Amino acid sequence: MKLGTKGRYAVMALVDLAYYGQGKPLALVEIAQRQSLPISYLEQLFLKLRQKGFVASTRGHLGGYTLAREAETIRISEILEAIGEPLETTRCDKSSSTGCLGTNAKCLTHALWAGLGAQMHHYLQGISLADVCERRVI
Amino acid sequence: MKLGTKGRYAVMALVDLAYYGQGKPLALVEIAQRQSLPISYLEQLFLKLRQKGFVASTRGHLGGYTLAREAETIRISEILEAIGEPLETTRCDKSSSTGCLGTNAKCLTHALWAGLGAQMHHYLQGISLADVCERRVI
DNA sequence: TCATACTTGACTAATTTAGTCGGGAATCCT
DNA sequence: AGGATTCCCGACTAAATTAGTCAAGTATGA
Ligand code: FES
Ligand code: FES
Repeated sequence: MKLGTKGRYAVMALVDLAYYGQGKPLALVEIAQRQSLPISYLEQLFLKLRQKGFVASTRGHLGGYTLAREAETIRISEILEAIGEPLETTRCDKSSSTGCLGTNAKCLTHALWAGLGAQMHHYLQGISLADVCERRVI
Repeated sequence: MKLGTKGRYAVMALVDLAYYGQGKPLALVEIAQRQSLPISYLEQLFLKLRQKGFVASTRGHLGGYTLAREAETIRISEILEAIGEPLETTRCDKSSSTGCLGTNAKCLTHALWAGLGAQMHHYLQGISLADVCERRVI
């Protein structure tokens, strides 16, 4: 049960963008250097973030990314979902609604893991990008 | 961020043991069949669970495993830790106390992930094996 | 003594993660 | 116009992790 770099990098980069990018676009290289993240990996992440409407891009010289939404309205849970870092605590096949094995009955521990997932989601939904920037975290 | 089979299997097996094993030892094969888990994998897990004092074993004919502690006192978080399914939400090097990169300062998102980890741990520590058996979960 | 069941370490296939690489397209500055 | 800069995008890959299997051994009870 560990958090992957994908999710961590995405949040770090967006926090950096919210913190240092005051209106003007920030180049990815700048963010990557400041947070010491691999640039070409970040490109992948920002592609998705743009497609989902979290950031806007301007190309060419002096281009870069800007936040497309207010930092106060962006929930951490949204970022993780957008980037493809799902909070999978159960192993049910959600599409076919079959439990973690064969039958469509839920296993003995299903409620436990579902509860854990709900807990995590609730926590991450209660925290906005702005909260992280201003260090208003627990 | 997903829960591995190791942790899920371990808890499922222990719940089964607490639920069906009334004092008498249960053979691993029986548990494995009932929960449809791979036997040889479970063996590995129960090795650790025995070494950490969660279960006791009796060998030979009619042997098997019994709970070595009361189900009310066994916290889910303990099981996960014993089995080697750590709740790693941060990526700090805990031994050298360096942050997720180079410096020994914490990154901007450290408090966020640490908070998430604390939240999860708190939830899983508040639930005992007996709670899961009797479906007293949220 | 034989079947049953735990004990243990070594080994492996498949999956996922964490990236890299290369070429392209838009934009601005001079 | 031309070049520098920056985003855009897909394909590819090395390393790590997961999720097991397998085989050989040991203790116990009927
Ligand atoms: S985790 Fe959902 S049925 Fe087992
Ligand atoms: S996660 Fe601890 S310093 Fe970045």
